[in-house]
Amino acid sequence: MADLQEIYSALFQSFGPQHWWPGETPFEVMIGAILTQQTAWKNVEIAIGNLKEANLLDVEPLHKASIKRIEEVVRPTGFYRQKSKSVKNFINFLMEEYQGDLEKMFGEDGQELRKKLLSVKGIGYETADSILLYACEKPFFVVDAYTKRALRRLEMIETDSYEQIRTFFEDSLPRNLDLYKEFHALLVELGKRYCRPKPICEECPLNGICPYPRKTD
DNA sequence: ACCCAGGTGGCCC
DNA sequence: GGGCCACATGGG
Repeated sequence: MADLQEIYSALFQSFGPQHWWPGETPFEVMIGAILTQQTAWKNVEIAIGNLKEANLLDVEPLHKASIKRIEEVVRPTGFYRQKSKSVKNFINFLMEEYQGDLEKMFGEDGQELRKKLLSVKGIGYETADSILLYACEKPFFVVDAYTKRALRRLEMIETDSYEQIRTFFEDSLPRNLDLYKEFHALLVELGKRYCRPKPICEECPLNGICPYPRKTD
C-alpha cells in the first residue's frame, strides 16, 4: 500500500508549492477559515473583499459591528446567518480570552488552544485545525472532505472519523509545520482537479499509486 | 435542472 | 460514538 510520503512527493512534484493559506494576515486567515466552510474559496474572496472595503477586517471593528452588518458582507459565502454568528462567537472568544490580543493567543499551548477553539460555536475540527496550523503556527494536520475522499480511494483508511484520520497523518509524518501546510494544500488541489465526487483518474498524478481507477466507491 | 463547494450544530439513537 | 438534517450563495 502507498505511504503518505510517497503521495506527498507525487503531489508536490506535479503541482509544486501552493503558497497556503491565501490570506495576508493571521486574522484574515482565521476569518477565512470560518467563511470557507462548505463553500468555494471564490465566494470567500468576495466576502473578504467586502470586509476590507468596510474596514471591518480586524478584531476591534468586528467586535463593534452588528450581526446584521456582518450578515450583509459575508452573504456571498452562503450559510451567512450561521457564519455571521460564528464570526461573532469567535471575536467574543478572542476578546474574553485574550482581550483581543492575538499575540496572547499565539503564545498558548497548542492542545489547550485547540480545546478552547472547539468550544466556540461555529468552529469544528477542520476550522479549528486550519486556524491552529495556518494562523497560529501550531502543528495540527487539517483534514477535509477532499482528504477523506482521496485516502478512501487510496484504500489507506477505513474510518471516516476526523480525529482518527488526523492522528494517522500526525503519527505517519515528521511533526513539521511547513510539511503539514503544504500537504493539506496539495490534497485540496488534488481534490479540486481529479479526486472529485465524479473522479477524473486518467491524468491524476496519483495514477499508478491509487487503485481507484480500477474500482468504484 | 441539476450537482458541487477547503463544514457545523442540533437532534436522535 | 455515529447517522441524518438544515443551513444558502454562486459557479459549472
